[in-house]
Formats: sequence, structure tokens, C-alpha cells
Amino acid sequence: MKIGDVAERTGVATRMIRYYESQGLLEPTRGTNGYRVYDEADVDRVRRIRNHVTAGVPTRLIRAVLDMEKPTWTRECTAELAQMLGKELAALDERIACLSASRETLRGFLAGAVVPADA
Amino acid sequence: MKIGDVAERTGVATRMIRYYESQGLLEPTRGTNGYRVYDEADVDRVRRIRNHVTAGVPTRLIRAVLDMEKPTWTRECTAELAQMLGKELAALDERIACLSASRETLRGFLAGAVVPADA
DNA sequence: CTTGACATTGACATCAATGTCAATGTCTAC
DNA sequence: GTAGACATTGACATTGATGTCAATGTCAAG
Repeated sequence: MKIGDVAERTGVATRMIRYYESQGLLEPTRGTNGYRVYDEADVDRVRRIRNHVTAGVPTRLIRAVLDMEKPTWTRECTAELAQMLGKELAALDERIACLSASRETLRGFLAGAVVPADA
Repeated sequence: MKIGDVAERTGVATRMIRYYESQGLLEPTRGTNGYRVYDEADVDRVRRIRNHVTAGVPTRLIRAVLDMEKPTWTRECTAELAQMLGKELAALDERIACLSASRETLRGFLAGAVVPADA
């Protein structure tokens, strides 16, 4: 699958897909012509990356999480990394809670909003 | 309460507090000397703003949500705004789901991580 | 009153995420 | 093989969120 296909299926601009690759978040193979070649898993990966980036998760952490999900992941890490991840986890929890609260506000609002006669 | 106090209590730089104000997210009163004056509610507000910004929520939406919570909110909005908010709500849900998934990955990892003998 | 801590505004710098454009190569279809 | 669609890399511009600095005013303590 070529980059354009991935872009179409994920709604993420090719520009960004290449950017994520430059950030170490994707590692597509290359065809004999030099074109990037993606598989189904990459499509999923791109969607997840997009969501995380949009959610303000730093690329370092995104990469760490994605790497962890690789079957080759050794479950090993330095104490520093563990601590850093622990902090991120706490921050993530707080963020999720905060976003959830806003979602409720928004949902409640949309449920009861008064839209004046169409302009 | 002065800006420095708010900064200290929230961990948000004074620079950012002023920035949020410039974005319409805060409206501190002013002392006779021209200093910004904040109250307890502002401290809370700043914390929430920070969380949202960190979570990638656009300031426009943050302002909308915060405004909605004001008792003076009229529950009125244009159809466009309602639609925009609906979209944002969906995006928010997706983000929350995605972050939650990552949180689980992270939590699971930290629970089973092998930290090699301290370096 | 002077000094030091803190406030103000405003300008400039940076960084990440993104858009856009250009010059060029590749592929598909006619 | 030629045209048009799509790919490549790389450069440049922009925007939002920040840091930082400068020039200046305010305030509290000695």
C-alpha cells in the first residue's frame, strides 16, 4: 500500500505521515522504486499516532507505548524510564479525567442547547 | 491574589497565565495599581485550562466549555456552533478512548516491567 | 529613601505540528 | 511515448504554545 492510500484511509495528510516517520513513529519498507510501502498494521498505527498527537501526548511517549506493544518488546527498561512513564501515566489519568468532565459539560450543553430560529 | 501566587499554586508560569488571558480564557480584575487580581476560582480555572491545553484541546473550545459553565450562560448558540461542538465532542470521545487505551498499555507495562539491576 | 522582589507590557526567539511549493522521478493508461 | 496522477526530498512559511529579555512601575522591609 502506498502513502496516498494510507492518507486516504486515515484522513492524515501524506505530509504528516512522512513527518511521523521522521519522528521515528513509523518504519515503512521501501519498494524497488523508493516508494514507501505500508501494510494494514500501519494504517492502524497511523490512526493511533494521530489520536495521541492530537491529544498532546509527546512523541517520545507515543513511541515508547507503540514499542511496548511490539511482540519483541523485552519488558525491560531503565529505572529512569519507568519513573518517567509513571509520571506520564499520572498525567494521562489527570488529562483523561479533565477531558471527561469537559465532555460531560459539552454533552449536557448539546442536549439542552437552544438554537435560535435558523439564521 | 496576585499572578505570582497563582503561578506557584498551579505550577503554571506567569507567562502562560497572561497568555491564557490574552486568549480570552481568564478575566482577572485589576487592582488600583494595575496588577492582576485573582480569586480561588481562578486558580481552579487555570488548572483546568492547563489540563485541556496539554490535552490538545483548542483554546476556542476551552473557552466555549468554560463559558458554558458560567451561571449567566444563556444556553443559546448558533447552529454552526452547535455543529462545531458536536464534532469536537466526537473528537473528544475518540481522544479519551485512545488515551485510555494507552494508559492501560502503560499501566500493564509498569506492572510487569523488568527493571534491570540498578545502573 | 533605597533596595529587592514582583508586576506590567511588549518584543523577540524557539519548538512542534503543519501547510505549501518546487524540482524531479515513477507509474498507469491511452 | 506522452500525459496525468502520484511519489520523492527539501526548503520555506505559518501558527500556537512557550521561554526569555528589556524597560519600567509598585510595594514591602529595613
